[in-house]
Amino acid sequence: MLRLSKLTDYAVVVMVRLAEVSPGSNPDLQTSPGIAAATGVPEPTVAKVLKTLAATGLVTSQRGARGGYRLARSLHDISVSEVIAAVDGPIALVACVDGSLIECESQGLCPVRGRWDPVNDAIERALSGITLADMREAAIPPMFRVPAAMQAAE
Amino acid sequence: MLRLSKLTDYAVVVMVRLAEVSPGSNPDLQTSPGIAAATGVPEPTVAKVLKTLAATGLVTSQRGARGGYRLARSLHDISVSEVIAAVDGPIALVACVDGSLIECESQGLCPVRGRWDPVNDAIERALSGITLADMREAAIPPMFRVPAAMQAAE
DNA sequence: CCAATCAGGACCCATTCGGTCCTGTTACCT
DNA sequence: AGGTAACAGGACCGAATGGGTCCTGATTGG
Repeated sequence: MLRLSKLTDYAVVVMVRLAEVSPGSNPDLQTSPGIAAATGVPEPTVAKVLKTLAATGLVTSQRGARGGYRLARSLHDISVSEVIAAVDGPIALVACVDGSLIECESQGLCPVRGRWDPVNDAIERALSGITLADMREAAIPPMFRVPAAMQAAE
Repeated sequence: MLRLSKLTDYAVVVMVRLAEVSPGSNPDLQTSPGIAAATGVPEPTVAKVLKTLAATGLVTSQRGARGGYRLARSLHDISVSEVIAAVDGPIALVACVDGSLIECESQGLCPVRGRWDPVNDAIERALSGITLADMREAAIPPMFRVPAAMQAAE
């Protein structure tokens, strides 16, 4: 596998959307229902993702009426590894990593003890080098970019 | 998350063990029960992992009595990405990768369409550069290296 | 004061994974 | 030649995890 969760995928979608401030709106705030309509992702799921992202500081929130979310930083300054860590927890490929020494039942004879560390580091390094801005640029022929209004009608 | 399965972990353990031919044994073949005893991994699980590895060609098998498994290549020539791909399937972080064009329900408006490709590539590259030999060297203070005989008694 | 919006849970269902077992098939050895 | 030891390749089940929904507060603007 090595597949990450759909939530992370959604997080990227939502954050890229957050970067596209809808023209004509006074503040750069966007609400959960609005983003849901624009991206096609179910509203409760969007709300869940945004709450998680807000908790980790990748987006900032404004409560109350006329509230909403905005990006804490530019897309260029947010790496994929940060998003993954925020949504899916720390990047650790196996349960038995250096941090969690506790409870490795076969203590004395576990032959992988810490061996995955270089792998984790390599992945962390690779992911840190890719920003959300890179992902926005990548692929997606313009023909697929549907205006928000049309998406909302879907 | 981004955590890979325990099976992959076991696969590494088993393959590293395969590289350590037990001294005094005529051939370099090792049986499932033997490896299970040496590593502490349950025997059925070892057998399952070895069958998978044999199916993908990372290890070769000798059937019949006095049969067993041996590494197809040296640890230095087997990358982590190969092991992961063998046990957990192809490395793809999201369902929506370039290969599987089929069934992306929100066809026209999916805004991530193919965006994860650079991320996948980066991870693939990072993992290809790490061999099982690297993982064997990494970490594991000698004090944790328990002789096979003692492990079998566990 | 009311309405809109975020905050932070609890909760349920589907899927997947880890793990075991069973039935062949092959090859060695007596 | 037959028995035995080992791999091959499934089916199968239980547990854990993740995806997704919903509900009840807290906060702020009108």
